[in-house]
Amino acid sequence: MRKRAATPAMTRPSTRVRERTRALLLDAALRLFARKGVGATAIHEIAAEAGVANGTFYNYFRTREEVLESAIVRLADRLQHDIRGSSADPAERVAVGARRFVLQAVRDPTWAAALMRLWSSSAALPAHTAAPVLADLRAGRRRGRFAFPSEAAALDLIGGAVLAGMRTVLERRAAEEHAGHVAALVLRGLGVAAAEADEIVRRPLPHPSDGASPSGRSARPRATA
Amino acid sequence: MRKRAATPAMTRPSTRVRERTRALLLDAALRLFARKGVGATAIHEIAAEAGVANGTFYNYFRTREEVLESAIVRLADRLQHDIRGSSADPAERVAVGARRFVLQAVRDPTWAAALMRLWSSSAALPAHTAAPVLADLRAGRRRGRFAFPSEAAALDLIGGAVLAGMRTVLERRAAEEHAGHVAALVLRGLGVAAAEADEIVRRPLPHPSDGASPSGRSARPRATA
Amino acid sequence: MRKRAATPAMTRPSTRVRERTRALLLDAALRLFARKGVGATAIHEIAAEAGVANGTFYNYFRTREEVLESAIVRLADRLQHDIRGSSADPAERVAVGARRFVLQAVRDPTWAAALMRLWSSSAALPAHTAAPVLADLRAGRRRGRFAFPSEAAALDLIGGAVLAGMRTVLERRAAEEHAGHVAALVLRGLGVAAAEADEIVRRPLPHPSDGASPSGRSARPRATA
Amino acid sequence: MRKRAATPAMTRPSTRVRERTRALLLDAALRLFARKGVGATAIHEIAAEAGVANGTFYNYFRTREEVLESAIVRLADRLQHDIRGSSADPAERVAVGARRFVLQAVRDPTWAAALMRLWSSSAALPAHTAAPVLADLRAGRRRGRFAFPSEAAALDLIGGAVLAGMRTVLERRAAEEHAGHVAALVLRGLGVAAAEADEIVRRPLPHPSDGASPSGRSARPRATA
DNA sequence: GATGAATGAGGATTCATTCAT
DNA sequence: AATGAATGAATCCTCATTCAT
Repeated sequence: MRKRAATPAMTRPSTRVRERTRALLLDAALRLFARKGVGATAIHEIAAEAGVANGTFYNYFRTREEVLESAIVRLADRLQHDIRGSSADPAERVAVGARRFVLQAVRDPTWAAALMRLWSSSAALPAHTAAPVLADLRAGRRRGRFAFPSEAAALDLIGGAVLAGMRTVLERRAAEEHAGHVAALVLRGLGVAAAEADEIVRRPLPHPSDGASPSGRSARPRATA
Repeated sequence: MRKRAATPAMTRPSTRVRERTRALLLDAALRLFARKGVGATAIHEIAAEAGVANGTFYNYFRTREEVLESAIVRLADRLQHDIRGSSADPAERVAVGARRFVLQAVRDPTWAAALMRLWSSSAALPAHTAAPVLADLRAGRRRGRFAFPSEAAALDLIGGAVLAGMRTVLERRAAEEHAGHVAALVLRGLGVAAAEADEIVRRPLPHPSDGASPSGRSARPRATA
Repeated sequence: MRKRAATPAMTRPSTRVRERTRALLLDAALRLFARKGVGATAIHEIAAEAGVANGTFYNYFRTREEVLESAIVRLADRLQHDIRGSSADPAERVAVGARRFVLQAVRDPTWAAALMRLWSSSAALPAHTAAPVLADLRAGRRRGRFAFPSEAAALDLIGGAVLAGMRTVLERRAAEEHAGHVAALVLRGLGVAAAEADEIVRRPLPHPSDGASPSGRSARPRATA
Repeated sequence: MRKRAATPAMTRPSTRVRERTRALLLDAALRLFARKGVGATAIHEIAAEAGVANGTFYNYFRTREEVLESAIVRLADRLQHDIRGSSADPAERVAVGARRFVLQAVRDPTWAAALMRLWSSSAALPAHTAAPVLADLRAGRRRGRFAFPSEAAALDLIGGAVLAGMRTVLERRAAEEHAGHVAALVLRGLGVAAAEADEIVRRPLPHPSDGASPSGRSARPRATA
């Protein structure tokens, strides 16, 4: 019964299959949530979109809320990986993050739509996303870059404006340059001088990392044996 | 059947009854949308909440989308009546509006929850709400009070921050003072100097108009014949 | 793979394993039938309760009716082993049997519940159980101990009263002494004089044999490789 | 809105319709429970058997257990109406009751099968049925007709033997005369002398009342306007 | 108009069974 | 033999909608 020498990458075949099916289902769910909203997505649609049978869904999730939960985690993980800036200046970090979110809505509308749908569906996603921003806010305030009456208000300014900016872009009411515009206004709201804010949001974005997305385009590379 | 003497407000009695039942249904719908979301609200629940029979619903609305539409209109009308500021200074008008929205989330959580649920359900409500703000933005820019790279970005800043502020208050993560904090940050984002922004948001709010609300509190006085 | 020296009980190891797994499954089935009824027991539950995988079930039984059938046989076998009396007097044999059945419901409620569930599920179990009783009835009538208008009626009297007595005890509406009470009434119904019946049911029960039971208590020592 | 003069028989049309549909469903359920058992009866089968649409079932019952409960009540009501004897002598009352139950299994197998299925499904039916018998037992003991060690044992004797007798008759292992045979044995078990017991069970049964039954035969007389 | 019983399409969920590993 | 992932038929259940009263 014992397996061959165990290595970190050694998993039982069934385990690998399980993870793959689970991923198929989660990506399918994200695509559908993005396309039609959480409430309007039927479970059999998720199964069909994932290319598995109806009942297979229930081998992985009990309810739609459960997929939702896991989908949020998956999306949030992707956020951390795709979006985070890298500068040492809190103001620049906030600006880079804001611009990337809005730009991502141009580049991967599915991802953005899913994010917006899930954003209001649970407190988990906003909380998860707010954490690193909060760190930047505190650092910025300590260094005198930012001034704001309360952290909650500052977070609402950033989160609210960015989300609204994503929606504007998603609905084609603005194009790529919207990202910088919103970021500049946010920086000014946080206490950065107008001229400096304009300059910060014109800096080129560092390494445009591109992770996997739930869009049909890049997804589901058939298992490479 | 007999009509009373004609007056400007004259309506046939049955018409008045109709309007009343319609209002009952719309308020019931708003309460339920607020409580459980649009997608999770069944039509028979709306009828039950309104205290009428199942089939009566269809004398007033054909589909759920139709109630949704009317509910949005009803909510937006209430916005105009309850929220809009009156000052001549665009900056103050924006600040008053922002503060009132956030404060209203404290005073009438049902209204606020309904607003937030419907906000993402249709483009009509944001568009409707944006119109007067846009007028303020233009006036403010003309007079040199505001400076922003694009109207769309400024609208996203205001709308996004206010909506996020409402949510924060709804979820009890902040109290009344949050309204002023958010408004101040928004003003600064629009180009108002920090000190002046702080001063503007400390001015007392004009006439605290209080309209009807869809909350259970004021609703449904049982018709006594 | 090597066989040990041949003995009368010799079996190939795999055969022994097979028997063991089969027994695990049958006992699991009996426990579940007892707990939730035959119809409400899913096959995957039986497998889980037995501690084997879903598919393993089908290496032993084709359908649920097949387990049911085998479970009945297993239960009936246990009856013969556990319950049957040994006296030479038919009246005492019947009384001992009746008392043992009812007492067994106190001592092994799982067994009793399973018996009662399966009793109505098939004619096989009643028929199987009736056979030895019928022999006692005939012997008793021949010797003038019993008098009854028909064998069928006598069997119904005995079987019905005993089963009802078991249920009463299972539902905690009576305690151990119920066994003797029911047995006495049954003997009187079969024509035994009241005083003698009372005496017979007060005799001590012979050798309280205790076989294996499907209850959790004795079952499932986890195989340690 | 006021109805015509209210009389006890005055009910709103909808109420009458409701009761009728409810009765249709209950009788359909009883027929199917009798035919295939409670667990094997699908809800859509009940609806079909009742001649109504699938969803109509849920306008009357939430779960299968709920129909079961109501079906038991309906069956028990019919018991009281159909079966109860009328003699003043407790022994005769018990004998008449026992014979009627068993005979009813000959005359209305559906009723009997339903009774037997539901008997083990809930404690409500046995308890309900036991009540009047218990009264007879106490009266009989007071008058010196009966002698038994415990009421519980006496009830088990009667109930068990009668139920077993019904099953025997249902399975065609005995005919009408079985009723008297079982009743005689039961009386003897309760302390009635053999000769007297035989005499009592040979007396003719009083008024063979015949109530409605859930069998297809007598059911569903189309509403008489 | 109001009522509420009836409808049935559609989505949720379970579970016996198969089969590749 | 054992495993357990996958399957899809069958059932459960909800709910928008119709319609006779």
